[in-house]
Amino acid sequence: MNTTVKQHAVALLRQKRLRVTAPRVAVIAAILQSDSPLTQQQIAAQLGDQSPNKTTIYRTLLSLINADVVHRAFVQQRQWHFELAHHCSPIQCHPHFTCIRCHRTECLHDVSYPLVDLPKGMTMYRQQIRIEGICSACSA
Amino acid sequence: MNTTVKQHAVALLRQKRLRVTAPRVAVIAAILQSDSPLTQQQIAAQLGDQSPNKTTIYRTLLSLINADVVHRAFVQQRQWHFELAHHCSPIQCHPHFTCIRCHRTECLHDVSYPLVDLPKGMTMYRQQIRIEGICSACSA
DNA sequence: TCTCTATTTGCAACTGAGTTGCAAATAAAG
DNA sequence: CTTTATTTGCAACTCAGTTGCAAATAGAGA
Ligand SMILES: [Zn+2]
Ligand SMILES: [Zn+2]
Ligand SMILES: [Zn+2]
Ligand SMILES: [Zn+2]
Repeated sequence: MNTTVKQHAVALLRQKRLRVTAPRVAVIAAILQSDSPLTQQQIAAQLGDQSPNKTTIYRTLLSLINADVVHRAFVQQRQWHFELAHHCSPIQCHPHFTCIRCHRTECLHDVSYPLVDLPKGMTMYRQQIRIEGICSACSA
Repeated sequence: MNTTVKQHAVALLRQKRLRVTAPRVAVIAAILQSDSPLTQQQIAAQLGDQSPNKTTIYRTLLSLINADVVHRAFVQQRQWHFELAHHCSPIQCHPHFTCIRCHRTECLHDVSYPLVDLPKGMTMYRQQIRIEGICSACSA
């Protein structure tokens, strides 16, 4: 495990006044090192033998969501996907693209995506976009 | 149960060369009568005593999805929501708005929303949008 | 209308992501 | 070093959706 990433994780926890524990540092490090949203299973797999219990992973992710460090991405029906919240505005998260062949998900940080113009009376808290298709690697 | 709706359901099944059975007619009728996407539970609740077994409901919905009569709307993480597919283009489904207070979901058939401009090389099959917020009834 | 068969149904058991309760471990304040 | 509130791990649970299989049946053909 990369030392700098660990330090970054510890700093994040301190900043948010959360207790610095080994499981939390590991979970944050896994998320920091990924460029796409991860499920609990993927986090555990990445951490290997040293992975915390799945309950602990879920509870850690919940603390991080409450602290606005992490959020849940809108990717798949069955499993939650977690990623850093810092790229997104409070109401709009970047779109996610999932390839139906290789099943990989990519964050579309750089595409433009206007907010839907809601009917009168509704207030938007959050807008999420997901796209299914074939990625460039699988098109070849 | 409304006779006209039943006739409509039977006609749909005939048109798609699917066997006309009581469970299928009932499930389609429930969806035809709803203006928002329904879960298996909501379909069963609407049909009451005469509701088919939940396995049958899921299998019926699957047949209808394969026949392009119904599709799954991505509304909530936990449960599938099913609705008529006829309002949507093959690649873009209308957005869904879910109120975080009353937990009701509305279809936004009439708002406009452009397709995300995908990076070169990716091919779009389907784009879905979900919005969380406060509905007009709950804003009052 | 009757017969036959491929399709559909209902049930019970299963799967798998996520949650809960609780006792043991521990971060960090003093 | 002590103390205590917080966090962890485990096992048991929940609940949406799926699977296998025997019984029921739609509808084609006689
Ligand atoms: Zn791919
Ligand atoms: Zn993302
Ligand atoms: Zn509401
Ligand atoms: Zn809809």
